[in-house]
Amino acid sequence: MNLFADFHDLIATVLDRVMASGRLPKDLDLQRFIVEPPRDPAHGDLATNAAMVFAKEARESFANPRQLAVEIAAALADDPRVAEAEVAGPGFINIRVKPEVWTHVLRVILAQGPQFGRPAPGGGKNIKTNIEYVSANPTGPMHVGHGRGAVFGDALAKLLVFAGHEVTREYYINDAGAQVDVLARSAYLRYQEALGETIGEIPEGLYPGEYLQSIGASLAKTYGRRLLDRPEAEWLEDVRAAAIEAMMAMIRTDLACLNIEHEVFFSERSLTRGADGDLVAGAIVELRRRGLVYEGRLAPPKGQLPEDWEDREQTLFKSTEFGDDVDRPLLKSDGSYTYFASDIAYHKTKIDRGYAVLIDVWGADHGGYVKRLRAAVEALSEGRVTLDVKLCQLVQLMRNGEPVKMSKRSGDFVTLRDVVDEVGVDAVRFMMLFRKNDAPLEFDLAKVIEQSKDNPVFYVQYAHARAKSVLRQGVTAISGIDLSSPALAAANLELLADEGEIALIKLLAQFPRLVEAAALSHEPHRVAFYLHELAACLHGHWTRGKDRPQLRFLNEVRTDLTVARLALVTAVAAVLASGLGILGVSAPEEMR
RNA sequence: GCGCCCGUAGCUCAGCUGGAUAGAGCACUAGACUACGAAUCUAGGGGUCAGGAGUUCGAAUCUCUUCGGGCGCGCCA
Repeated sequence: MNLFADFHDLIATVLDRVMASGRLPKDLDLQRFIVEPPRDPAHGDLATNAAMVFAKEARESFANPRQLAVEIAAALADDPRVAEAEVAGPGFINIRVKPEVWTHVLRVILAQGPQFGRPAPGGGKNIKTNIEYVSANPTGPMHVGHGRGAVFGDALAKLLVFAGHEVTREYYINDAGAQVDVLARSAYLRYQEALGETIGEIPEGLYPGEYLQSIGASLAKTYGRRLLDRPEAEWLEDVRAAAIEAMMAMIRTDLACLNIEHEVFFSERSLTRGADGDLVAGAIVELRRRGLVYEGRLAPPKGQLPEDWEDREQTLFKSTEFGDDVDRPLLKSDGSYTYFASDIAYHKTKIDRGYAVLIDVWGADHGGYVKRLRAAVEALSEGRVTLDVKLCQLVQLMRNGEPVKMSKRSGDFVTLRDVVDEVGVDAVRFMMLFRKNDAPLEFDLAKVIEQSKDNPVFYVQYAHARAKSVLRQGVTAISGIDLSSPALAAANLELLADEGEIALIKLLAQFPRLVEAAALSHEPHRVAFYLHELAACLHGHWTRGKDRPQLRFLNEVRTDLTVARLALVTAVAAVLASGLGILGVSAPEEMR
C-alpha cells in the first residue's frame, strides 16, 4: 500500500471525469502531477499540484488554475478518507485525512511486516535488470575505492529487488588485457622465490604485493621446478590462469566480508575464446551491418598532443550518431581489439540475454567512457534497452580528521579488508551509502565506531535497538500484556493521538513512496537519509516522555493505550529493519 | 582546447526528477537525566543556493553563459 499513490489514483479518476465532460483535453498525461507530503505540516497531510500542472490545458474552460483546483478539491472531499480538501496559493490542493487513515497505515504495516513498501504481488513492474558492479581488475586485493562501488551496487540491487524487479548481479572480470600478463610475470617471480631462487628487488612494472607469495608457493607445489628457466611462452598461459583464479578467489573473499555476492562472473577473455566463438568480431559485424562502422581518421585531441601521435586510418564506430563527441576506434594499431570493442560485445551479451535495463557502476575516473558505451547499447538494442552508468566518486580515508596516506608502492596501502576488520561491515556499508554516489566521500575510521549521534550508523541502529528495548521492557514490566501480532492489530489504535505519534505514522506512511522513488532514480542513499530521519523522529518522541510521563510508551495503568503505542513501536522497528535490510546493514536488538 | 561530474549555513552534507517561508548533523550559545538505555533530546543565532541572463503561475532543481574545483581526452583496462 502506498498512500500517496492511492491518492494519485483518486485524483486521476477525478481528472478523468473532467476530461470526459469535455472541459479538459482527453490525452492528458496523468503522470505529470504529483502527490507529496507538504513541507509545512500546517498545509495538511498530502498536497498535490494537479490543478497547476494542467493550467495551460485548462485555460479554455477554467479562468485560472484555482478554479480547476476548487472542482478537484470538491470531488476529493466526498472521499471517505478525506477530512478536508482546500485550495491554497496559486492552486495547490491541501488534503487532510481522517484519523482512521493513519490507523489503517499502522495495521497494514503490522500485517505486512517486511513486505510493507513492496509492490503488491503482480503489481510490480518486474523489470529484468542487470547490474554490473565492482569489476575490479583481478590483479590484487580490493581497496577502499572499489569498496564504495561494491557497496553501492549491492545496495542498489537490493533496492531494486525490493521494488519488485528481477535483478542479476554481475561481475565483469578484466582477464584479457596486458595487466593480467603482468600479473602472471609477477606471480612467476614469486614462484621462483618459493623455490629458493634469489629474486632481489621486484622490477619496475611488476606487482610488488606480498599477496602474490602464496600464489608462487602454490605454483611451486603444482609444477615443482618444471617451469624454471623456461621461456615465458611456455608458462605464461598456465601461470596466468592460476594467478587470475587465485586473485578472483581473494576478491570473492573480500566481497564476502562485506556480505556481497554476485550471481554471474563474466570473463572478458571468454568473449573471444569462449564456446560461442569470437563475440567481439560478431558485435563488430552487427554494427557494420547497421552501417555504423567505417575506416577513417580521427583528429588529434586539442591542447597537448600525445607524444607518439601518428595520423592513421582506423576502424571506427559512429558513436557520434548517438550523442558521443567523436567516433571511437574498435581496433588497435596492431589489429587487436580495443577495450571498448570488447565492452561492446560484452554489453551485447547482456542485451541478448534479455535485460531491459542495464546498470553499470564505475569509478568516476571512467566518466569519459559513458557516452560511447551508451551509444553502443542504443545502437545494438535499437533504443529498447537503457544503460544507466552510476559513477562513484573517490573515498578519502580519514582518521580523526587527518587524511590517511595511501601509497601502492610501499606497504601501507589500506585494503578494503583492513577497513572492514577495523570498523565492521555495518559501518562501512552505511557510511558508503550515506552520501550521493557522485559526491566525494570522506570516511573517518575513528568516527564511524563512535557511539554517539555524530555517527549516523550508530544513530539509526540505536533507534531500532531502542524500539526493541521498549518492547522487551513492556513484556516484563506490565503483567499480562499481549504483544502478539493479532493483539497489536486489534489494539485501539485510535488512542494514538499525540502529535509525536502521528508524526511517526506519517513518516512510516512515506516509506513505500520513498522506496519507489529511490528505486526509480537508482539512488539508494535516499533510503539511508530516510532512516536517519525516522530514527530522529523516534528519539525525539522518546525523549519527550521525560518531561511528560503521559507520553511514554509504557503506561502501567492504561494497558489498552500501552498496547496501541507498542503497536506503533513495532511498526517503526519493522520499517527501520526493512530499510536497513535494503542497505545490507544489520538491525540490532540491542547495542553493546 | 573539448567532454563529464561538482559548487547549498563557519565545516560535512540532504533537498523526494519544477512547488509554498531552502533543511539536518558538527561547531557555537542556553537548557533537560529519581528513565521504557541522557549512547538521547529541546531552543537560538547563522544563507546573494558560486555570479549573471533566460524559460513559467513558480527555479537550488531545466537552458545558456562566466568563474572556481575534480576526473578524463586513439594504440590503459
